[in-house]
Amino acid sequence: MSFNDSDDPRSTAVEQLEAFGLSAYAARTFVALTGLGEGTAKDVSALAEVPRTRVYDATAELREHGLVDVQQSSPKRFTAVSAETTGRRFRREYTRRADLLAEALDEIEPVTPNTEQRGVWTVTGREMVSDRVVEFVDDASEEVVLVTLEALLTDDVVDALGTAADRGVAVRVSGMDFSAGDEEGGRLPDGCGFESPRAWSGVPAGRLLMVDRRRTLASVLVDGNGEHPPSARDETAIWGAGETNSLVVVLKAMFSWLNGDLG
Amino acid sequence: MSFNDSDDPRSTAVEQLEAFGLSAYAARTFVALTGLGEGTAKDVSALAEVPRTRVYDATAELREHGLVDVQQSSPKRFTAVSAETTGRRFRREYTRRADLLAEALDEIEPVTPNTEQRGVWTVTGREMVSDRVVEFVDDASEEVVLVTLEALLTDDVVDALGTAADRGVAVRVSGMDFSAGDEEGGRLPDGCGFESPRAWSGVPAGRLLMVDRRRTLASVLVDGNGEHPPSARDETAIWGAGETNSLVVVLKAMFSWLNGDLG
DNA sequence: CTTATTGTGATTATCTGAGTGAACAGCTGT
DNA sequence: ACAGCTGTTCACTCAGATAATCACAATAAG
Repeated sequence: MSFNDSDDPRSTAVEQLEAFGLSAYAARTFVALTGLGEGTAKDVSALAEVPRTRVYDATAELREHGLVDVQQSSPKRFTAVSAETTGRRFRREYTRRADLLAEALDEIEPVTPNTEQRGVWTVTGREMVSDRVVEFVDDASEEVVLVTLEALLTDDVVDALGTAADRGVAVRVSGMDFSAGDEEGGRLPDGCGFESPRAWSGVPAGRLLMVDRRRTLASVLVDGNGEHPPSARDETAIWGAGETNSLVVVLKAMFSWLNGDLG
Repeated sequence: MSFNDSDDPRSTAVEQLEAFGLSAYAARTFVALTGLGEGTAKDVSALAEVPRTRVYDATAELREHGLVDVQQSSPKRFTAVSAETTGRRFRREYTRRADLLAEALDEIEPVTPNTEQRGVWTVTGREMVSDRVVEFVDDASEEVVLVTLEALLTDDVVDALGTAADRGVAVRVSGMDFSAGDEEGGRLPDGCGFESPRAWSGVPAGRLLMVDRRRTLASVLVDGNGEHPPSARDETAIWGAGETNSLVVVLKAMFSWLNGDLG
């Protein structure tokens, strides 16, 4: 009868609504009302397979979120707001939450004057690695050296490099697999030096990053086998911080050897 | 010892993290790690009041979200990403969710050619009412007439009025309490006719909206007594759609009487 | 080698929410 | 007015998830 398949719009809608904190009944009720446009508890119960007697709770919950309007008649009639309004509501609410969270965490964060660290940290997942790259580049005060595959140079990273360059940081980017070697210069913001691939051909594909010679990151792409999310779990990185950190020392040496002028 | 008060940054952070779908342990673990910068399971357990043996699960959960990095040593050491990165991650994830949701709902939405409706719908909450106003104005094809308190003319509403005017809709806005009567002209986008308050002085304060003479909304501000959220639950609106809808008929008449030229 | 500490897994307790049914109120048609 | 029906609310059970505790294996330090 009704597909519970993955790409069914109703399933995805329910899934996302539940992610936004709604109960299962409320989510199913809402998609049913969206399909009906307007209906009674009975209608909803039939279409959403929600017990009729709980439709009232579900609609009350939805009303609190401003997603459903009620007609005070007998039988009560319910209607769902438009798709655009729903999207706008949740977008607004959750960006506000994210701002609140970042603000609160900022107050908690201790003053960490680039602590010297002994060990090496690990990250997995392409997005997660990109986040670390952005975070470290945002912290840069003097110098950024980045060697990366073209495919990993996402907008986030490019933006971070741009703002770093704007505040006077010496930014140098080099590609591992840029075919022409210079066509990528256009994607980089002003102030970012770009260098054609030199000796990087033999280096395992991924990224290499060095920030202020005190913080380094190295990543490789791996086959996404054996991981549940079919994609995006396909990059593994290690990073370290501090002048004497072993990874920092090694990567500093690598950059020096392969790119003589970095001393 | 530790405040569980409302405006404690740690409490708000935990609260928001849980809203983003993290378990209580994961949320507390994350704020503890943010405060520590770096620490072992023991450290976290002491500070976050999470059983030590559960810190490993909590950090695993956080790692899946890309919020924590792990040092593969014994004892394992954990570190939390920066506040900015955290905010960015969740902002991105949940705006994507909102987009997905809106898209899925859009596919479900039936072709509702401005159905004729008999009843009158109710909405409460200032934001919710604003959402309806925006929704209806976005639907306008010919004419929008809005009478509103100045305080209720939020950016959302102004934007909606602007885009409506841009696509050729005749937009007319009038104020109930604008002191000078014309100083608000600047806030309104081009193409929106603004009229000084005329006979609106006696009308209960709130908003009146008429779209294409087929859909109307009326709201009043009420004291937020007896409602749990101390504010924002302070506006109550009713709306209706359809040429013969009683509320539409009444408000059409009101607009005509009070503003002769709308016949 | 011994001991304290760390990591992993299994186990139990608690709680929220899904699902069900009974009781009450209100409308409708005779 | 009455009876039957529909609509609404409330109270209860059950299941799944999460929190919390414990027992044991692995590791590091002395």
